[in-house]
Amino acid sequence: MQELTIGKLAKRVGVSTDTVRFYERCGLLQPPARTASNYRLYPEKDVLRLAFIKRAKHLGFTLSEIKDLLTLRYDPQSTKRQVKTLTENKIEDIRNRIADLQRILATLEHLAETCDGHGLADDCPILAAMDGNEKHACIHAG
Amino acid sequence: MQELTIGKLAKRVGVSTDTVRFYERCGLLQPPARTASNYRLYPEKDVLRLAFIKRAKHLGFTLSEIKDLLTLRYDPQSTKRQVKTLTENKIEDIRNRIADLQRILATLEHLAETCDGHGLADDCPILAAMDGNEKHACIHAG
DNA sequence: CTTGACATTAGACCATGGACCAATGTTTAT
DNA sequence: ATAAACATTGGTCCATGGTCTAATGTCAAG
Repeated sequence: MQELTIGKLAKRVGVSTDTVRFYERCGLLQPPARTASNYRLYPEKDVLRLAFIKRAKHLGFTLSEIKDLLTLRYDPQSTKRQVKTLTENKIEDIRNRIADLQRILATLEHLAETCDGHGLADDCPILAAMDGNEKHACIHAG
Repeated sequence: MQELTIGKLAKRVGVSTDTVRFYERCGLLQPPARTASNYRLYPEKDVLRLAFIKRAKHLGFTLSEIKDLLTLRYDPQSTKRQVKTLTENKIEDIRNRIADLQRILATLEHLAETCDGHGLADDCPILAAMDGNEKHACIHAG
């Protein structure tokens, strides 16, 4: 089996060596074997593991969630149900974040529309809203 | 003019005293006058300023952006155009964040659909996707 | 006069995901 | 043989928005 130094591994997957070491500290990557000169030596399969981490990150999972996914991935006992549950939780999480952002967006868009953008800001409806003097109650500070 | 200790101010607006001191450190609140015993003494108007900060935060602005908004708010020279520009930038920002999350959401929803949730995870399509073995190319680890 | 609730400071700490540093050692290519 | 490119460690630092602690001082009520 072909083994890789940290730099080769990192390049193969497209992350930095700092990131690889960081993932090791976080427990996402097993501490690998070392050469006589104490260099980390990764087996080929860690390329897959690291790429897995990268893809899971792109799917919005946190490193801590990815740790759980990796456990499921490499435990022959784990079930589709467990993976699906993590995924469904993440879906809910992301839906909530989108909903929050959309509420904020709607308010900002409304405020931007009500502001003509001309003249001094002393009667700016956007600042007025932040002052709590909204014409239409859109912001709830509390 | 009625003056307030930090605790009264914080309670009036609904934040912690730590937060008030933190905002002072960040330059969002002017260092207030002090009593003989070195207690902070806030004028009534700082209730409004602090509430402004809180509302702007609820609108998704970062503290650093709020600092700019406060400058505009209290500078008689500032224009609606300046406020509107900050708002439009924030709108763009939020639209981008929503778009990112929606892409992720669509992929996750698709994966969750393709997984029946029964049996061992060894052929789980969600894990397969994170392995880079997606049936339909949805994840780009790049 | 004491107790409890408030205030002060500086500084450490939390999560998130790493980036960057210095000082040093190793390997590889020329 | 020597320089370039790689590796090691432990550590600090970044942004974000605060929270918490310790050690100490103050103020109001009973």
